[in-house]
Amino acid sequence: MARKRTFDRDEALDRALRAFWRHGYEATSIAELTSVMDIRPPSLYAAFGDKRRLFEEALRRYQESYGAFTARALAEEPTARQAIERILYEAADEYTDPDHPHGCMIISAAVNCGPDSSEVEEDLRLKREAAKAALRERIEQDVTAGVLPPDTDAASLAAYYAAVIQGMSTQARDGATRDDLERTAALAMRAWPATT
Amino acid sequence: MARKRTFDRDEALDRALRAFWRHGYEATSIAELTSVMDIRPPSLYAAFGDKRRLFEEALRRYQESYGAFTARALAEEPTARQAIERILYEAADEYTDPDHPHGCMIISAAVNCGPDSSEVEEDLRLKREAAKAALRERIEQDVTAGVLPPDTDAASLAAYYAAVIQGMSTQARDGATRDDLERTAALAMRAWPATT
DNA sequence: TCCTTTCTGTAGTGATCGCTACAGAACGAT
DNA sequence: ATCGTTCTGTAGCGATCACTACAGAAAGGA
Repeated sequence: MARKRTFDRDEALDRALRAFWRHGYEATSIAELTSVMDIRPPSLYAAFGDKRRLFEEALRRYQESYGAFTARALAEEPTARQAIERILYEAADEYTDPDHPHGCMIISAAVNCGPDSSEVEEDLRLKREAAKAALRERIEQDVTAGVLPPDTDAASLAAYYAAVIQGMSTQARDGATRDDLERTAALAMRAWPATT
Repeated sequence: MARKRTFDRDEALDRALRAFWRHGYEATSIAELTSVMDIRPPSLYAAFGDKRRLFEEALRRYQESYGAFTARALAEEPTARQAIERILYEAADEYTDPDHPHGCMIISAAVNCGPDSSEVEEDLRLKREAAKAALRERIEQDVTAGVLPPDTDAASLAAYYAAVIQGMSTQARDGATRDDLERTAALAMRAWPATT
């Protein structure tokens, strides 16, 4: 019927993802995106809508790939403690992987926003809150099941580990190594409530 | 000799500081700055040089006022443990103070940067590294003095508390309350090495 | 009062922002 | 081969970016 697309849409999306991951939503210009995606602006707009929708799609892709390890650990590990410990150690590995930008995209892609991208800022904030809520719910499961003491403050414990993970992301962007973050993970696990 | 300045330079600097603190270096435009400072661009440039120098001066002011509590705690408290515990609790208070933007300016003002402000990004990164080094040195002091066991890993402990503080800053910007952060601070202190 | 000096507001500079009109190129269908 | 459709590259849209030329206003010294 008509002319076919001459670039790989998945490949282009992954390159846009990494640009947003590295520099954030607002600081990544269309010129930078078209450069790393190796396409011209009309192709970008035809394939992805606009900058905002490209970011949303990149973010969805991020959560389904690089950022999926947290949901996986929460679903697969038998206890909240093992799940969170695994999340911390996988974060140490993932956040410092030399094959892609450091840190977590959801934590760092929309920190410095002008009035035009406050919706993106809010969107990521809600995702961070959802991640924290997932930690809390997993902990509450174990409290209900008797794995953790009934007086366990699940919300505070979840907020604490969320903060540690966010701090690890910042440190990774500042140049911390995997070993550095693993030592932070080990120390963070010392706060886990005793179950004797 | 000549006409006098008609605005309060200190007041204008404080308003610029808060704008940079809230939105970050790059996302805060000259238009936004002149608006909150209630001056016109030529007055801004005459009084502060350019955007970059205004930011640097605002940052210096931040470190000497809102951000001075960490250095104060390290200098005044008798032990590293008491200093860090005080830092965590003062951060919980300071980062959620309704009288100014939430979180820490040094942690969050230059996260999303384009190529033109990579020097600002690096400048803040060095300040974060310096803060972490100050924690490590205070811990090492106590190791040398015998307050902490000789096998204490000062660098790891410092990195861990730096990460917690950075996480608390992110949580504060996401809407966490002072009580929320105090509970995180309490949990974080459970990682402190035993001294029995 | 007049002069000099510095500040102030208006009104722009060129560069870049996100985005798109337009025309030619490349495909499948006929 | 010709047509219709969709993609592609060039080139440029209005808006905003950081920044400034310029002229009038306001101060102190004569």
